[in-house]
Amino acid sequence: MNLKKLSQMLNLSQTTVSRALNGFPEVKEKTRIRVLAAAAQHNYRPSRLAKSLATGRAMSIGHVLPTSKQEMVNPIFTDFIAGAGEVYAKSGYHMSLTVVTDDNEEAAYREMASKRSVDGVIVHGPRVPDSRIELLQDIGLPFVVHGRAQDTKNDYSWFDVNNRSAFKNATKFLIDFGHKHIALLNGREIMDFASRRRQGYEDALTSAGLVIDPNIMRNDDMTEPYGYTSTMQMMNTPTPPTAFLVSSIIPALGVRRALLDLGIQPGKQVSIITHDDVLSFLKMGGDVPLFTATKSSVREAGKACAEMLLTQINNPEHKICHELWEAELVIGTSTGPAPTSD
Amino acid sequence: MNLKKLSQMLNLSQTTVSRALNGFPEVKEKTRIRVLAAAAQHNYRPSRLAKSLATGRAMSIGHVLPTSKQEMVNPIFTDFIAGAGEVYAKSGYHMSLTVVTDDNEEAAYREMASKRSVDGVIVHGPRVPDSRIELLQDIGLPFVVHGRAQDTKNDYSWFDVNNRSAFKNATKFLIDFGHKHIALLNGREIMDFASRRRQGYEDALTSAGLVIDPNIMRNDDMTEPYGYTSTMQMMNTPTPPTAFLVSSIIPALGVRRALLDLGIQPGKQVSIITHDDVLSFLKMGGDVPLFTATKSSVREAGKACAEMLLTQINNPEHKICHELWEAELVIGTSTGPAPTSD
DNA sequence: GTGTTTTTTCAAAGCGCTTTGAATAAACGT
DNA sequence: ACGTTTATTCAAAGCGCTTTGAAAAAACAC
Repeated sequence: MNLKKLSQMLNLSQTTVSRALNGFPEVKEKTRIRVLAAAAQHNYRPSRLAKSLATGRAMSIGHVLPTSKQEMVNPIFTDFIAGAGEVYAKSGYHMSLTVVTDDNEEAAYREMASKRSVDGVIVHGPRVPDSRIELLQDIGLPFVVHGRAQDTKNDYSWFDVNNRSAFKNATKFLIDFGHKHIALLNGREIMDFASRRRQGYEDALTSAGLVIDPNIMRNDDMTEPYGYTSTMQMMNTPTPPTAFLVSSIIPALGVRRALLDLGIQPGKQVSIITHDDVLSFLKMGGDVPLFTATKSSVREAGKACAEMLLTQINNPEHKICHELWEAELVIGTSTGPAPTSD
Repeated sequence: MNLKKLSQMLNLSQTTVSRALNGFPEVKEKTRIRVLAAAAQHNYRPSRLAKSLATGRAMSIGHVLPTSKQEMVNPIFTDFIAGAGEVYAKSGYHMSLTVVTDDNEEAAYREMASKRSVDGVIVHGPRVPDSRIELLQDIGLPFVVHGRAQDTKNDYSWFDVNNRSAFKNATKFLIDFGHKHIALLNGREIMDFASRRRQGYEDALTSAGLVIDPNIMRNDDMTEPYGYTSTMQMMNTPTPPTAFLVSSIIPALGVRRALLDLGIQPGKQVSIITHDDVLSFLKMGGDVPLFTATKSSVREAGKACAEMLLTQINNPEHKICHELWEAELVIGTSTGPAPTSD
């Protein structure tokens, strides 16, 4: 069923039918009802392609999912997309996903722009300097960054969690508990969020007059074995850390596993704080959470990013805007005072 | 830049330029080169919308991501999509993602079909009877099911892992180790895969003359706490299970945590076997894997499904086809003989 | 050099919708 | 009743591409 046939059946022009369906005021109420009924009866829905071509709006938002060299796919992605997708669905937008290897990402954006297949994009996982931002500005494709980049030439819209303050607070929390030797298991530091988290960690150490010890600082893809192996290595040194600050629950599970393997109860001799993206399949623990964590829902972040982008697209005079959420430090069972002996 | 302008610049008709770009034979080699050069120089790429409208092929595959009532998003999804997306990218297809709550899923398919925005869809997470299959057949939208449904009226294309044999073998493996009291922590049994896994589990018990005990069989969303809580409850009974058969690594981590909390070393007194979807962020353990597992990469499954669907779309006379992969039972450190005492 | 075949190019229609500018019908004022 | 608004409807152009059927150009045959 298409518009032509439908309007013929109704003995109306395509113009009128189209207007009736799209809620224009200059159509008689009686005919609108007649049109709506016929459309429903024949299960008519305008072709998205034709509509988009005619209006110039693709009604579609692009997401590029990069897989790192290790073929690792960020598990954050699912929840983020669930949040964003919810917003798109409400507003009649579609989500278009492109999977690329790291080196093809720019090409993917260029293609989206020149093929005019999307009205805007969300930039995931910004790196410390990130060429994608300037690229998108050059080609004039509206975008919102989930996270931030550093040293960009021009301003741009972003949504971010205050990673620096979150990790500063977490570190301070450990220091107040008497910990002096705090390990950092960070994400890959090419990633902006990881770099900021390290800064927060260092801020707190410095403020407290503690030394920054590269031997107990790591950064890598956030897998479970990464947490396990790093912990095993660090614990097997003359002066092992008494606390671990971890960038995600997944490696934190590895840290926990390593400690248990070593006969150490997390929260007693050794503490763990992790960042918690509140992934739906990892909601840990019952009344008292398993891990003390800096919490911030990535699903909510997805919603927020999507909303920012849509308002930006629909109000072209809309200014660039920023949103910074604070993470919440939630106390669980994985933290406690540092052991007093030395 | 569009085709009209480009052809004017070249003093050629749109027909010729279009044909030159799409590799048609009836264009002189010299002009083709000239056209290709100009297109590259002006960064011209045909509008996806216009092209699709003209050809009637959306060049896009739809995926519907349902979030269950608990707002749980299946973490499998990311890896599956990474695999499928790789195939789409190679073939010039796009992936269109729609996020829906369970009850809106049928509407989503209907809309995709009537708006003609996709050429086909992948059906995720089939339920035991699954109305989506008949629906898609009715509306004539090509599709491939990742998994299978039961009791469908007509045949359809699917890709599946042999869940039944995988869980039968795993159970048999435990029985051969002397385990008689094997708990099953399954996914939600509305899901077809979970139902088949239970059958495999029961097959093996029955063959061995063991009793099927509903008290040690659970099914639910596969979260970490689900594994933890279930284990705690079951271990706290007069005759606790000596082995756990789990449907995913995530609850298996919960099982492991519970056992450790109880002072039990997995693989010694109590064994664990889990299904492992080989999620990229959960590659567990080093040389010897942490969990004995029935392994089957969901990323590879994504590739396979995508390929099946594309060949189906591009050869309309192509028959319905099925693909069944066997999972591999990989021995890790979480299994051992059942304790001899009783 | 003329007729025929082959190669190369083109104008125009069509994909299914929106939207402009004009026409028709209905309602109003006096 | 007749001119003037106002409310409805319409024909046609356009979005950017592909593709059909015809024309022009080149190559060939004799």
